[in-house]
Amino acid sequence: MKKVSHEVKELMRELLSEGLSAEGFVFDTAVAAYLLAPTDGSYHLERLAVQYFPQEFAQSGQEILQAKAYLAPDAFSPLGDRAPALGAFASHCAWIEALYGLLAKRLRDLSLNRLFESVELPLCQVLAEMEVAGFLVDRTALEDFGLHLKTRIDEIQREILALAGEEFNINSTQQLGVILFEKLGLPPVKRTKTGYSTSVEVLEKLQGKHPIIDYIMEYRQLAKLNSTYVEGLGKVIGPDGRIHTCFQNTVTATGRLSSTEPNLQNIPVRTALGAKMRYMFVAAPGNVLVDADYSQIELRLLAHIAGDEAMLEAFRSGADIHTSTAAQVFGVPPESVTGEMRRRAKAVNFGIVYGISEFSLAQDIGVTRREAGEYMERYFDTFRGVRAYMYDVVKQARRDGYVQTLMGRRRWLPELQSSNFNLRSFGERVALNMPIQGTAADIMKVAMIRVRDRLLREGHTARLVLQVHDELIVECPEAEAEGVKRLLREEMEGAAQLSVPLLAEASAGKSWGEAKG
DNA sequence: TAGGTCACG
DNA sequence: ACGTACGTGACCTAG
Repeated sequence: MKKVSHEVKELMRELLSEGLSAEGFVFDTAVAAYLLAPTDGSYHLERLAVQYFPQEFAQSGQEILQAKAYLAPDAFSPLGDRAPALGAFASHCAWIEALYGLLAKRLRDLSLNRLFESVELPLCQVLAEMEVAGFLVDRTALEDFGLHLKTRIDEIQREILALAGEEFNINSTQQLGVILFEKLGLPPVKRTKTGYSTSVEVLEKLQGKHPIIDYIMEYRQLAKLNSTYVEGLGKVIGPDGRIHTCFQNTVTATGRLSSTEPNLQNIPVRTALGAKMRYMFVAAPGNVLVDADYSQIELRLLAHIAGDEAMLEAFRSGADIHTSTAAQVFGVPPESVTGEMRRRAKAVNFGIVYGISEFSLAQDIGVTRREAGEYMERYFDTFRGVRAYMYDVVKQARRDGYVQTLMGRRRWLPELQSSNFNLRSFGERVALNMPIQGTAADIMKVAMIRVRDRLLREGHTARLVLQVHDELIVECPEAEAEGVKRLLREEMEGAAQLSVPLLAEASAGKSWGEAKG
C-alpha cells in the first residue's frame, strides 16, 4: 500500500518524536499543490478539494468541513460516538487519494515530477528531523543579556521623555511623530499612508538636528532585541532546553524555506550588539557547531544563467566580485578600487539581482539619480550578457506566463498581463529575480539531502539543526568536527554543476557566533 | 486586523 | 508619465 499524506512533514515529525520510522512516503498533496502554484498561499485539504474537484466537493464536501469538530479530542472519549469521526476520517483519506491521482498527473504534465520526487519529498524528512532536533540555547546567557538590555532601555527612555518634555509611548509611531515633527519642530522627511514616517532612514536624516534622535535610534534597536529576540525566544525554549522552529516548505513564491514560531532565519548579525544573540545558540556539552555557507551563490547563478563572459571570468579567476565589478564600472584597476567604490558596486550587484531601477539604486547608495544611471550604463556595457538575460527572461515570461529555475521550479506571472503599470513592473522584477533566488533555493535543498544522507551513511552522530537560505548549521561531537566541515563543504559544493565554481566555506565553534566569527 | 517598523538572506 | 529592488516573519500600536 502506498503511503500518501497531506503535509507529510508534520506527520513525519510526529512519527520521529515517537521513535517510529518516517520512511516510505511517496506523495504529499500539499507540497504537490505548492509546486503547481507556489503563490496560492494556502494548501488546506478543503481548499484543494474545492479547487481541484469543485463538482464532487459540492456533493460531499460537507463531511470534510465537519472533520475538525469530529476529530476533536473528546470525539475519541469512551463515551463518545466514534462513527462520525471515523466517517470524517474516511472522507479525509478519500480526498487525499483523489488529489494524489490528479496532482501527480499535473506534476508530470509540467515536468515538476522530478523536482518533487528527488528534492521536495526527500527534503520533508530532513526538515522533520531538523525540527525534532532543535537548536540548544544558553538560557542563562539569554536572561543576562535581557537584564542588560532592560537597564539600558530604562535609562534611554528617561532621556527621551525628558527631552520631549512629556510622557508618551515611544513605541507608538503616531505619538512619536507628533513629538518629533510638531512639538520639537523637526522637518518631516517622508510620510506614510497614516502620517509621518519615523523609520530609520528618516531618523538618519535628522541626526545632528536634535539630541533626541540618537536616543530614539538606540531605543529602537534595544527594544527590538529585547522584545523579539530575548523575550520572544525565551518563551519558546522547550523542556529539553532547545528551540524547535517549524520550517515552512509551502510558503515562499521562489522555493525558499521559511521559519516560524520562532523564526530562526532572522537572528541578528549585522550590528555588534545584535550579533551577541548568535552566541546564545550553542552546541551541547562535548559537541561543536559547524557552520557552512555558500559564497556569492546568487551572483554566481546570475553569471551561469546569463552566460555572461565577463562575470564568468571574474568568478573563474577567483576575484572578489564586488571589487571586480567596481573596477569595471569605475574604469580603474582592481588595486585602485576604494572602499566606497566597492560599496557602490556591491549595491549595483544586489540591485541587478532584484530587478533594479536607477531611482532605487540612487536612494540606496546616496548618489544622484543621474550618477546611479551612469553606474548602471557602465555595468551593462561590461556585463552585456546580463543585459541580454534581463531582456530575454522578461520576454520569455510574457510569452509563457511563467519563469522557472534550473531545476524546473515554476512561478506563474499573471502580473505581466496587468494594465496596472506598477503591477506589471513588479512582474518584470520578479521574472528577473525568481530564477536566481529560486535556483539557489533548489541547490540548497539538494545540498541538505546530500548532507543528511552522507552523515547517516558514514555513521556520524552529527545532525543538521538550521538552514538560513545560503547557510547550514550542523551540531556534532568535537571529534567529528574536522570530518563534518569537509563533508559539508563537499556536499554543498557538489549539489550543482555550474559554469563557475560553486564554493562553500565551513568553520566550527562552541556557539553559532563563534563558528561564524 | 492592518500598518509601520525592523530582523535576516 | 507612471513609482520606485527580491524573498521572508514577529512585535507593537491603533481602530
